[in-house]
Amino acid sequence: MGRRDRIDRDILALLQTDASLSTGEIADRVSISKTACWRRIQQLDKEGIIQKRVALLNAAAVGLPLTVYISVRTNQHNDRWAGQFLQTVRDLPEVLEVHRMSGDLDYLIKAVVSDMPGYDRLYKKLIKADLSDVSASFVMEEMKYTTELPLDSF
Amino acid sequence: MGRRDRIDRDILALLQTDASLSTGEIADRVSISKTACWRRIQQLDKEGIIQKRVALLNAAAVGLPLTVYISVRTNQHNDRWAGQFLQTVRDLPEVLEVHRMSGDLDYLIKAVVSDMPGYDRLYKKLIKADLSDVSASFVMEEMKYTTELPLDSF
DNA sequence: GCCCATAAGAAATTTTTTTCCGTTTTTTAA
DNA sequence: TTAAAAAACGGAAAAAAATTTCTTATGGGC
Repeated sequence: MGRRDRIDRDILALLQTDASLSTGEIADRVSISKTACWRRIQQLDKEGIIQKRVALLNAAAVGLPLTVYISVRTNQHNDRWAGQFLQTVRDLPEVLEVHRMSGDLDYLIKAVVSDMPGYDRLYKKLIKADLSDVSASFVMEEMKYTTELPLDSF
Repeated sequence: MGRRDRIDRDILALLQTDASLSTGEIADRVSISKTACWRRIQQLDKEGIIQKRVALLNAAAVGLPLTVYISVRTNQHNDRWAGQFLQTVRDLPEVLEVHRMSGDLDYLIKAVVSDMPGYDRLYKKLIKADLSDVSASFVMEEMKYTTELPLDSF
């Protein structure tokens, strides 16, 4: 089934950069036939190695020029509270990522907002979930952003 | 040119969730003709509102199950150092994001690695760039991850 | 009402995706 | 090492989708 050879790696590398490439285009670049290439991509989809194909939008162009990281600490460590918190952040569309962390902070949240009043509205929605310590750091400059994973270990 | 109406917003919302949808499929869902839909998507591409279409891979499945956030502080605040640092992180494929931050830390880096030895290898590469303070927090659990931006302000 | 500009839809064309089928390569086990 | 089985390949053809072109509608200003 899963071969995990150089060709699959090259296909994934290409799709990570540009998911709008046609099968024929990819086939040419990895030097196999269109059909073989199509079958490999199908397989990678089926196995869940390719999770999804998405369009990445320009955040500033859609009115969300401000990115903020929110560190969260809590003293509530029970399941009930955790479930509530999870539900809250999942339902907030401006919250893009939530990670439970090791170390001194409990959760790290990434969110996008239009401006400071926009952050304040988000903040108010968040603190309803009973957080003991919330501190925001704003992104001044996005120096690198990619969704491409390195495929050396693949 | 740029209309920014409900239909464009709906098209973008769909493409953010699934960029493999055919133009016809999208056209049906937003209740316009295939051609009109195609032209709108072209325009959104041309305007750069759609930045790119990418395949998102399963990090664990490609051998990168560990995500780490690295906080960086420096006392070097000159252009020469900054350029060097930028070059370093851009060239490291395991570094997915680098943000210059407000507040007490200077930079926040997101990276993916295979395991702790993998992190250590990255750490060693990073400290070569003369950073005064590097501290890592590891992601225990990814509670939410999406690239979908909310389109209310659009 | 008429003309122009703009946007929509229909149809034609081109490209891509998918299926079919015989062949080649790789793997497994004797 | 070799033969059988399994997996992967490549080319051609069919089906579907994307793209272009052409025509028709729609709305605003005069």
